Amino acid sequence: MPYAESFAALADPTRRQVFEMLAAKPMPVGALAECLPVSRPAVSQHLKVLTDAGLVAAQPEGARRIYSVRREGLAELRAWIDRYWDDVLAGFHQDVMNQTGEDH
Amino acid sequence: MPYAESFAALADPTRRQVFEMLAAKPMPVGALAECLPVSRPAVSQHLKVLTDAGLVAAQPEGARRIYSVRREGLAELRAWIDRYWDDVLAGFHQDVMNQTGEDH
DNA sequence: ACTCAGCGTAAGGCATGACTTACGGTAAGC
DNA sequence: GCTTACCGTAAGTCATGCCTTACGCTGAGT
Repeated sequence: MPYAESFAALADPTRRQVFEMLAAKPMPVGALAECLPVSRPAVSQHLKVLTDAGLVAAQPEGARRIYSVRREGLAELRAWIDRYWDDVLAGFHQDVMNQTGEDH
Repeated sequence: MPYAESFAALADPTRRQVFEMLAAKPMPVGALAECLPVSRPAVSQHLKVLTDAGLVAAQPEGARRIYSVRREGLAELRAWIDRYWDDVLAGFHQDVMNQTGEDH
Protein backbone atom coordinates (compact mmCIF):
# COMPACT_ATOMS: atom_id res chain seq x y z
CA MET A 1 0.00 0.00 0.00
CA PRO A 2 2.23 2.79 -1.23
CA TYR A 3 -0.63 5.27 -1.08
CA ALA A 4 -0.08 5.41 2.67
CA GLU A 5 3.33 7.01 2.23
CA SER A 6 1.95 9.24 -0.49
CA PHE A 7 -0.69 10.70 1.81
CA ALA A 8 1.87 11.20 4.56
CA ALA A 9 4.25 12.85 2.10
CA LEU A 10 1.68 15.27 0.72
CA ALA A 11 0.35 16.11 4.16
CA ASP A 12 3.21 18.54 4.71
CA PRO A 13 2.70 21.99 3.10
CA THR A 14 6.36 22.46 2.21
CA ARG A 15 6.46 19.03 0.62
CA ARG A 16 3.33 19.78 -1.38
CA GLN A 17 4.96 22.97 -2.59
CA VAL A 18 8.05 21.03 -3.66
CA PHE A 19 5.84 18.58 -5.49
CA GLU A 20 3.92 21.35 -7.22
CA MET A 21 7.12 23.08 -8.34
CA LEU A 22 8.44 19.81 -9.75
CA ALA A 23 5.14 19.15 -11.48
CA ALA A 24 5.46 22.50 -13.23
CA LYS A 25 9.09 21.94 -14.17
CA PRO A 26 11.85 19.45 -13.20
CA MET A 27 14.52 21.13 -11.11
CA PRO A 28 17.70 20.49 -9.09
CA VAL A 29 17.69 20.78 -5.31
CA GLY A 30 19.29 24.22 -5.17
CA ALA A 31 16.66 25.79 -7.41
CA LEU A 32 13.93 24.44 -5.15
CA ALA A 33 15.61 25.72 -2.00
CA GLU A 34 15.96 29.24 -3.46
CA CYS A 35 12.19 29.51 -3.86
CA LEU A 36 11.37 28.03 -0.45
CA PRO A 37 11.57 29.47 3.07
CA VAL A 38 13.64 26.54 4.35
CA SER A 39 17.28 25.49 4.07
CA ARG A 40 18.67 23.28 1.32
CA PRO A 41 19.18 20.24 3.59
CA ALA A 42 15.54 20.51 4.59
CA VAL A 43 14.59 20.33 0.91
CA SER A 44 16.81 17.27 0.52
CA GLN A 45 15.01 15.57 3.40
CA HIS A 46 11.63 16.40 1.91
CA LEU A 47 12.79 15.03 -1.43
CA LYS A 48 13.78 11.79 0.26
CA VAL A 49 10.30 11.40 1.69
CA LEU A 50 8.71 12.15 -1.68
CA THR A 51 11.08 9.73 -3.38
CA ASP A 52 10.35 6.93 -0.91
CA ALA A 53 6.67 7.51 -1.54
CA GLY A 54 7.27 7.13 -5.27
CA LEU A 55 5.99 10.60 -6.03
CA VAL A 56 9.23 12.00 -7.45
CA ALA A 57 12.47 10.63 -8.89
CA ALA A 58 16.00 11.98 -9.31
CA GLN A 59 18.06 11.89 -12.46
CA PRO A 60 21.79 12.63 -11.95
CA GLU A 61 23.10 15.22 -14.37
CA GLY A 62 26.74 15.89 -13.62
CA ALA A 63 27.11 17.01 -10.05
CA ARG A 64 23.47 17.99 -9.88
CA ARG A 65 20.38 15.84 -9.43
CA ILE A 66 17.34 16.82 -11.45
CA TYR A 67 14.14 15.86 -9.66
CA SER A 68 10.88 15.31 -11.46
CA VAL A 69 7.40 13.96 -10.73
CA ARG A 70 6.49 10.32 -11.26
CA ARG A 71 3.08 9.81 -12.84
CA GLU A 72 2.75 6.41 -11.17
CA GLY A 73 2.76 8.08 -7.75
CA LEU A 74 -0.22 10.22 -8.58
CA ALA A 75 -1.89 7.22 -10.18
CA GLU A 76 -1.76 5.37 -6.85
CA LEU A 77 -3.57 8.19 -5.12
CA ARG A 78 -6.15 8.42 -7.88
CA ALA A 79 -6.78 4.71 -7.63
CA TRP A 80 -7.34 4.91 -3.89
CA ILE A 81 -9.74 7.81 -4.19
CA ASP A 82 -11.66 6.27 -7.05
CA ARG A 83 -12.15 3.07 -5.10
CA TYR A 84 -13.85 4.81 -2.20
CA TRP A 85 -15.55 7.18 -4.58
CA ASP A 86 -17.41 4.17 -5.95
CA ASP A 87 -18.13 2.86 -2.46
CA VAL A 88 -19.66 6.15 -1.45
CA LEU A 89 -21.82 6.30 -4.53
CA ALA A 90 -23.00 2.74 -3.87
CA GLY A 91 -23.81 3.59 -0.25
CA PHE A 92 -25.64 6.72 -1.28
CA HIS A 93 -27.64 4.76 -3.80
CA GLN A 94 -28.55 2.23 -1.12
CA ASP A 95 -29.72 5.01 1.20
CA VAL A 96 -31.97 6.36 -1.52
CA MET A 97 -33.45 2.87 -1.93
CA ASN A 98 -34.10 2.59 1.78
CA GLN A 99 -35.71 6.01 1.94
CA THR A 100 -37.96 5.73 -1.12
CA GLY A 101 -39.41 2.29 -1.20
CA GLU A 102 -37.83 -0.34 0.98
CA ASP A 103 -38.90 -2.65 -1.81
CA HIS A 104 -37.65 -6.15 -2.76
CA MET B 1 -7.53 25.15 -0.09
CA PRO B 2 -9.42 22.50 1.85
CA TYR B 3 -7.38 19.77 0.20
CA ALA B 4 -4.57 20.65 2.60
CA GLU B 5 -6.61 19.48 5.58
CA SER B 6 -7.78 16.47 3.61
CA PHE B 7 -4.24 15.28 2.98
CA ALA B 8 -3.31 15.83 6.61
CA ALA B 9 -6.44 13.97 7.71
CA LEU B 10 -5.85 10.94 5.49
CA ALA B 11 -2.15 10.81 6.36
CA ASP B 12 -2.97 8.98 9.61
CA PRO B 13 -3.55 5.23 9.25
CA THR B 14 -6.25 5.08 11.92
CA ARG B 15 -8.06 7.99 10.33
CA ARG B 16 -7.88 6.33 6.91
CA GLN B 17 -9.36 3.21 8.46
CA VAL B 18 -12.20 5.24 9.96
CA PHE B 19 -12.83 6.83 6.60
CA GLU B 20 -12.84 3.46 4.84
CA MET B 21 -15.29 2.00 7.33
CA LEU B 22 -17.60 4.96 6.89
CA ALA B 23 -17.32 4.70 3.12
CA ALA B 24 -18.50 1.11 3.35
CA LYS B 25 -21.36 1.93 5.73
CA PRO B 26 -22.40 4.95 7.85
CA MET B 27 -21.92 4.26 11.55
CA PRO B 28 -22.09 5.82 15.01
CA VAL B 29 -18.91 6.47 16.98
CA GLY B 30 -19.23 3.45 19.24
CA ALA B 31 -19.43 1.01 16.35
CA LEU B 32 -16.24 2.46 14.90
CA ALA B 33 -14.40 2.24 18.21
CA GLU B 34 -15.33 -1.41 18.66
CA CYS B 35 -13.55 -2.33 15.44
CA LEU B 36 -10.49 -0.19 16.11
CA PRO B 37 -7.50 -0.67 18.43
CA VAL B 38 -7.97 2.77 20.04
CA SER B 39 -10.34 4.21 22.61
CA ARG B 40 -13.64 5.85 21.78
CA PRO B 41 -12.46 9.39 22.58
CA ALA B 42 -9.60 8.85 20.16
CA VAL B 43 -12.14 7.99 17.49
CA SER B 44 -14.07 11.14 18.32
CA GLN B 45 -10.92 13.21 17.87
CA HIS B 46 -10.19 11.56 14.54
CA LEU B 47 -13.74 12.22 13.44
CA LYS B 48 -13.34 15.88 14.32
CA VAL B 49 -10.28 16.11 12.08
CA LEU B 50 -12.09 14.33 9.26
CA THR B 51 -15.11 16.57 9.74
CA ASP B 52 -13.03 19.76 9.69
CA ALA B 53 -11.47 18.52 6.46
CA GLY B 54 -14.93 18.07 4.99
CA LEU B 55 -14.40 14.37 4.42
CA VAL B 56 -17.15 13.13 6.71
CA ALA B 57 -20.31 14.56 8.30
CA ALA B 58 -22.42 13.69 11.33
CA GLN B 59 -26.17 13.30 11.40
CA PRO B 60 -27.71 13.25 14.89
CA GLU B 61 -30.12 10.38 15.37
CA GLY B 62 -31.44 10.48 18.89
CA ALA B 63 -28.56 10.37 21.31
CA ARG B 64 -26.26 8.90 18.68
CA ARG B 65 -24.45 10.60 15.85
CA ILE B 66 -24.31 8.71 12.58
CA TYR B 67 -21.19 9.61 10.61
CA SER B 68 -20.95 9.23 6.88
CA VAL B 69 -18.60 10.20 4.06
CA ARG B 70 -19.01 13.43 2.12
CA ARG B 71 -18.53 13.02 -1.62
CA GLU B 72 -17.40 16.65 -1.90
CA GLY B 73 -14.37 15.90 0.25
CA LEU B 74 -13.13 13.22 -2.08
CA ALA B 75 -13.93 15.48 -5.01
CA GLU B 76 -11.51 18.09 -3.66
CA LEU B 77 -8.70 15.57 -3.56
CA ARG B 78 -9.53 14.31 -7.02
CA ALA B 79 -9.47 17.85 -8.35
CA TRP B 80 -6.03 18.52 -6.84
CA ILE B 81 -4.57 15.32 -8.22
CA ASP B 82 -6.09 15.83 -11.65
CA ARG B 83 -4.66 19.33 -11.83
CA TYR B 84 -1.10 18.16 -11.32
CA TRP B 85 -1.78 15.07 -13.33
CA ASP B 86 -2.35 17.35 -16.29
CA ASP B 87 0.73 19.41 -15.42
CA VAL B 88 2.88 16.32 -15.38
CA LEU B 89 1.55 15.15 -18.70
CA ALA B 90 2.20 18.59 -20.20
CA GLY B 91 5.73 18.64 -18.82
CA PHE B 92 6.36 15.14 -20.10
CA HIS B 93 5.07 16.18 -23.51
CA GLN B 94 7.37 19.20 -23.51
CA ASP B 95 10.37 17.01 -22.65
CA VAL B 96 9.58 14.77 -25.59
CA MET B 97 9.47 17.84 -27.82
CA ASN B 98 12.83 19.04 -26.56
CA GLN B 99 14.42 15.66 -27.05
CA THR B 100 13.08 14.91 -30.51
CA GLY B 101 13.23 18.08 -32.52
CA GLU B 102 13.71 21.31 -30.57
CA ASP B 103 11.29 22.83 -33.07
CA HIS B 104 8.26 24.60 -31.63
C1' DA C 1 -37.00 12.62 38.60
C1' DC C 2 -33.45 9.26 38.02
C1' DT C 3 -30.55 6.27 35.54
C1' DC C 4 -28.03 4.86 31.74
C1' DA C 5 -26.24 4.86 27.11
C1' DG C 6 -23.75 7.57 23.72
C1' DC C 7 -20.52 11.53 22.61
C1' DG C 8 -17.55 15.42 22.86
C1' DT C 9 -13.90 17.94 25.32
C1' DA C 10 -9.90 18.92 28.56
C1' DA C 11 -5.47 17.82 30.34
C1' DG C 12 -1.36 15.36 30.31
C1' DG C 13 2.32 12.06 28.53
C1' DC C 14 5.03 10.34 24.98
C1' DA C 15 6.40 9.59 20.33
C1' DT C 16 6.93 11.48 15.66
C1' DG C 17 8.38 14.93 12.61
C1' DA C 18 10.32 19.28 10.62
C1' DC C 19 14.12 22.39 10.80
C1' DT C 20 18.75 23.90 11.82
C1' DT C 21 24.04 23.72 11.63
C1' DA C 22 28.03 20.90 10.70
C1' DC C 23 30.30 17.50 8.07
C1' DG C 24 31.67 14.22 4.17
C1' DG C 25 31.65 12.99 -0.62
C1' DT C 26 31.44 13.46 -5.80
C1' DA C 27 31.80 16.00 -10.31
C1' DA C 28 33.40 20.06 -12.98
C1' DG C 29 36.86 24.02 -13.91
C1' DC C 30 41.35 26.45 -13.66
C1' DG D 1 45.91 18.37 -8.09
C1' DC D 2 43.24 21.79 -5.91
C1' DT D 3 39.40 24.54 -5.40
C1' DT D 4 34.53 25.24 -5.87
C1' DA D 5 29.75 24.04 -6.64
C1' DC D 6 26.18 20.78 -5.55
C1' DC D 7 24.23 17.49 -2.78
C1' DG D 8 23.15 13.89 0.97
C1' DT D 9 23.59 12.58 5.87
C1' DA D 10 24.25 13.02 11.04
C1' DA D 11 23.17 15.12 15.37
C1' DG D 12 20.47 17.99 18.09
C1' DT D 13 16.43 21.10 19.18
C1' DC D 14 11.75 22.31 19.27
C1' DA D 15 7.07 21.97 17.81
C1' DT D 16 3.10 18.85 16.35
C1' DG D 17 0.33 14.99 16.83
C1' DC D 18 -1.83 10.79 18.72
C1' DC D 19 -3.40 8.43 22.65
C1' DT D 20 -4.86 7.95 27.30
C1' DT D 21 -7.92 8.88 31.55
C1' DA D 22 -11.26 11.94 33.63
C1' DC D 23 -15.13 14.84 33.26
C1' DG D 24 -19.56 17.12 31.53
C1' DC D 25 -23.56 17.15 28.56
C1' DT D 26 -27.73 15.47 26.01
C1' DG D 27 -31.49 12.15 24.82
C1' DA D 28 -34.11 7.86 25.87
C1' DG D 29 -36.44 4.73 29.06
C1' DT D 30 -38.69 3.47 33.59
